[in-house]
Amino acid sequence: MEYTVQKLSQLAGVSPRTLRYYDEIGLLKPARLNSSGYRIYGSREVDRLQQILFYRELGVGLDRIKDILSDPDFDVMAALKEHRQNLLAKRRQLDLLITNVEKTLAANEGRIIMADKEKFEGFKHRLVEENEKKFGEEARARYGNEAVDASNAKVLGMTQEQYQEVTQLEQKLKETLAEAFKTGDPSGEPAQQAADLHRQWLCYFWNSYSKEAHAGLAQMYVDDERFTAYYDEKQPGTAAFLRDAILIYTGMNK
Amino acid sequence: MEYTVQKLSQLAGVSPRTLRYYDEIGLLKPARLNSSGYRIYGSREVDRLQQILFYRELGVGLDRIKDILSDPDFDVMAALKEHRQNLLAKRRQLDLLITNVEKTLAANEGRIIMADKEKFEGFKHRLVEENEKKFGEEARARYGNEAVDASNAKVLGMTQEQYQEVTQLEQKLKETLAEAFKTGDPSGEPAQQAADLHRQWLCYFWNSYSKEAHAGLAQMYVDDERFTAYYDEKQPGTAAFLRDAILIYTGMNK
DNA sequence: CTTGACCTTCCCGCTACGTAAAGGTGTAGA
DNA sequence: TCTACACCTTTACGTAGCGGGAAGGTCAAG
Repeated sequence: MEYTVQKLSQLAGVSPRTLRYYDEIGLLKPARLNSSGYRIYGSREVDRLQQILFYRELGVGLDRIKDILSDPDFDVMAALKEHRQNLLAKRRQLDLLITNVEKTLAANEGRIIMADKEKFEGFKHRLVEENEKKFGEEARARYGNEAVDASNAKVLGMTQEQYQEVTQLEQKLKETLAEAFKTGDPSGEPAQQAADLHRQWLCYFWNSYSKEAHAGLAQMYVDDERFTAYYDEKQPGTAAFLRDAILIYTGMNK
Repeated sequence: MEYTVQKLSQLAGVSPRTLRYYDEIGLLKPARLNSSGYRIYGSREVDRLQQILFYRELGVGLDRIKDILSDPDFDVMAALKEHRQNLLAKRRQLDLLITNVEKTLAANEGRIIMADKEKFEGFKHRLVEENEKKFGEEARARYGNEAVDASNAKVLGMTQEQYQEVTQLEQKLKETLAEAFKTGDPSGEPAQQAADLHRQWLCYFWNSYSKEAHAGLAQMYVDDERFTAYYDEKQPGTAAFLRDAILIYTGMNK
């Protein structure tokens, strides 16, 4: 396979100017020049360009890239693995920035008042950190980073009032659930009320509610011992009971 | 509460040169100059600098920042939302790169052979953008960005073999499903086999499989007329039948 | 009164290209 | 065969967001 500048540039998604520049600085020389002086690239150059773009994407300077690629001891596999780690790290960094923007959006929508915001900062920080510690890793694995970050952003964006509301709701849910558990009937009135409270509580953390996700979370309350421990604290079996109630509530039990 | 360039630069963690530059371009003027022409900054300037650094951290250009902070009619919310979109786009790009790196790792281990074209798939904004135009908006609204992006990435990362496999699987699913539909029993052997084929098919597009998500998708096949139309093409009611089969298959029917 | 740490403006340099300008080349259709 | 047009070439200047240095003025301490 032989490529001219334009062809290769289209293949790789860079500009012809970039390829000429890389030639100029000696980063990527064409395989040969044809009789008219056109740059002709071969498959070896394609591979090299790919490597270059990998590192460029990471923000490595072109000079450094040249060094890295010219090193005879260069371990491609190790470099790729390291590269992957860097990409993942960058992704996490990006997620942080996104959370930051979400938070600012919340502040600008007036959901937070600046004065309150400062007083409240410690609380929220702690809340998010706790959240991370408790559920972060697994929740990220389960729902993906987006959902977790969106949730964190929502918590950070809460006003003091909202924070009180959500803690009150949590309290009320616990009480209602304990009462419902005594009846032993997940389809009964108290249990369904608890499920509805749980939905309300959830809407403080999730940007979009769906029956499927609600039911999925309920299942996780039983599968994940940390959640189970939380709900079963006073009365073992409560987590499973809540799950059953939610499955009925969401209609996901048919 | 008055600062010289050095003091303020230390406070904010930027260089004095940066502050002079910001003065030069009219982004951050000192409160006043003292008798010797030294720049003196006050608390208002400190606040403004913090704002500036915040936007800069997000990668906003200094010109844009100037607009944001000085123009009273500037739509801060719109700018932030746009910025958020950019960040999300950037993350999507990253996801593609990660997929590409993983694939390259596989290629180097000899598990697959990559064509020249494939080597650049992580960098190919345009291809993905085309996809976006066709299906993006609605699917994003329905499943969320992450799912769509991951799916795009996976499709882009497919080898020709894999692509053939997935189309064969799709064909087989259709056949099995048609046969199962005749039995009328979603819990029967053929229907459950169809549900399993559907799961296999799904795994070509999703990075993680969960029963909940599978069940959720099945429900959507009935709720969304475009999907319903696809499955009901030859035999109306097939989409609903598939949903029932999947609900049983995933155990989400209890 | 000196020393040294500040401050000032002016200006050139850097990265990784974008964007003409001025001119040569390759090929498809009239 | 001529012409249009898309490609190629080199040269060269412009860009953002400063870094760094030169040349010179200022301020507080010893």
